[in-house]
Amino acid sequence: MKHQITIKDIAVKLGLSTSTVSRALKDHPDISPKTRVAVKELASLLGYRPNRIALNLRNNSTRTIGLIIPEIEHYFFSAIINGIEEVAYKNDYSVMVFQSNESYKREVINTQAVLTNRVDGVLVSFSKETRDFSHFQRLIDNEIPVVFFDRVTEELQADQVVADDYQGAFIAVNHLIEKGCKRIAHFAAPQSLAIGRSRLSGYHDALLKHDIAYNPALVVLADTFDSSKKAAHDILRNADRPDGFFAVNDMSAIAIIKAAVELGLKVPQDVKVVGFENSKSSALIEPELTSVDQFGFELGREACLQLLRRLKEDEDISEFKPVKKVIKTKLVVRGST
Amino acid sequence: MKHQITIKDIAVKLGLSTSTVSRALKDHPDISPKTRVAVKELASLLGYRPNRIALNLRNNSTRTIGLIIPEIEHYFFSAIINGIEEVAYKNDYSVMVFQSNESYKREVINTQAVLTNRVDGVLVSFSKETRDFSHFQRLIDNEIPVVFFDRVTEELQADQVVADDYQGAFIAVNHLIEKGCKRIAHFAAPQSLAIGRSRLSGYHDALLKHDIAYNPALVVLADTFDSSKKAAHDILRNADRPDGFFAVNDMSAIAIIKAAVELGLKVPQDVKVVGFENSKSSALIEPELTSVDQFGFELGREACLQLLRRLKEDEDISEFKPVKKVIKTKLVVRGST
DNA sequence: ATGAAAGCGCTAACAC
DNA sequence: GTGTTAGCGCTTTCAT
Repeated sequence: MKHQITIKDIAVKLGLSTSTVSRALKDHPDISPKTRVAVKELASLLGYRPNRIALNLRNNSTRTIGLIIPEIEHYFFSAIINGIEEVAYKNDYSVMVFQSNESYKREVINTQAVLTNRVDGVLVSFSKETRDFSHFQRLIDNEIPVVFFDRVTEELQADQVVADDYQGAFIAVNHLIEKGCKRIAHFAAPQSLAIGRSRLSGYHDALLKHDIAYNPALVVLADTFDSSKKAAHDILRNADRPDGFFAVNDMSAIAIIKAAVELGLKVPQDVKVVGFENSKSSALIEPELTSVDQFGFELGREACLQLLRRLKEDEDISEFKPVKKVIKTKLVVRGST
Repeated sequence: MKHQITIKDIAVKLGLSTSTVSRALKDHPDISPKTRVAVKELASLLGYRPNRIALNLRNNSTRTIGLIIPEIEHYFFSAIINGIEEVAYKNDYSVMVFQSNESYKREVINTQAVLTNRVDGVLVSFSKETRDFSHFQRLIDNEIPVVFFDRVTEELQADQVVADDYQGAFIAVNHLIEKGCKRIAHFAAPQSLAIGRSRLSGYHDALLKHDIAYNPALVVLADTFDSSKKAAHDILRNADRPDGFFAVNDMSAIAIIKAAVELGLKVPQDVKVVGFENSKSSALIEPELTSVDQFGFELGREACLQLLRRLKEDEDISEFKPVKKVIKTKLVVRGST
């Protein structure tokens, strides 16, 4: 990098001290209008930009937020990043992105990286593999504010921002029942994830409400396209095949539709399908997918706002009360039901 | 943030000077084994982590890469980020992400932000609006290495990493012709973008090769889902409707398929469609979309590798020779052709 | 083999 | 109204 103009350069050229220049630049009342103007003019003439690194060192703050996320290449997460970046941008924060790639090991390294980079706070959605949360506890021990979103845990004293997974699942399954489904399958996420548990629970309770017996055989662990396609093929070949599916995410739901079509079944006539996410893809397929919108952008926004709130606080950990923000979901009805 | 252990803490506890501790920590040969061990043990006991900010200030380097990108919420770009982050991670760099949201104004602010954050280098794909490149020139003037990817310009002396858009377009249109299409439309990106021009050019030359006259009426500016859906409806209602479409991206291609189906046309029997991107969505729709894979992950990798190469160089601008790396594309044939 | 001191760029308490 | 000085955490000459 080229020599960057410093406050000293300006001071020397104007025969002033660096402190005067510093003060002039930030409109300190003591400074005479003359010098203030002179300093500012020369500064803009030379293209002076304050050295953020020096400020970082002095203020022990980087105005940077660390983001630890499973994978960017997933519509839901990229929507979240979008929301985060939007809020960060408006508040003059920058965002450093670290992917865990759904790997626990990599995630641990990510937490070290955010520490090394001295970010002011961290936003986290952890990997599917993660069972142990001590690496996040380490951040908290260092008094770095951490806000979890989407993939959260009660094991840590930390803020959470989540979609209303239970409610979303409930309205999705309720919708299937109202559309006439009697035998509804659920393709679920791992039960180690709270979203997996909440969505299963919503599914369960919606059945209950309509006096439909909960049948464990209709609940399958399948949250990726490939695993869901395979599982759907298997389950749809049975004589007593389901007439409705509630999938834990859109990729899984789309796989179910594909499998049904391949088996000569008609959607929604023979089989109805509801997804969760309301991704871009849901409006592209045929029939279009009914899906629960979990407002990723909004979720990202809220998570970031909560983090910024923490950063503003005088942090007295002793009386730290975790906040849990729940974003309502909404069913978007399309052709698949 | 809690008080972070510093080199001074260790020095005091051990009755040493900070310089000795510093040297011990980095295995300086002068240091006696005894002190080296003592220092290292205490360091790990206290959980010492070097303060990156202090190092940044001293070394005038942040081991951080700035990424300026139109929008994260787009499969192609998120694949690129993935590739970038992968390379950065392996080389112990962090990535700061700045979205332009396809806005020129925001992009200018983004360039200021990367300057302020003193990133070591910048990766850029500029917005559709961008006509003036002086904000990037400012980065270059500051001797900050800049590598452009996907959306590039010849107006600046800077490295470029692009997909082989011309070749991709050529093989796509060639494929349509070989499949029997006589009247092929092209849904194009703005001609202000090099990708818009190159893909049009590939389309043009493929027609030429097969002695098909180039017909400007068949070239439409439409690179989003909505605009393409509308344009496809219009053009497909004509008596002399096209029997083949080459779309500048997958969203546009999928919109064409949707429009065709809505008009009662069969894909691929009546109309064949090829997209460009090979996004996840292309394999989800029915019929599945034939598309040109532009290897976003690879492109991100290469762009980041090129930037790291520049960062390692002794930068003598006087003899700077821009490098242009072209990533070959590949046609992925599916049901839509 | 270790320490003292200077410096990276900036700010702020303390002079005058 | 402006200058001096110290300090943020670390490294690196230059002493000893």
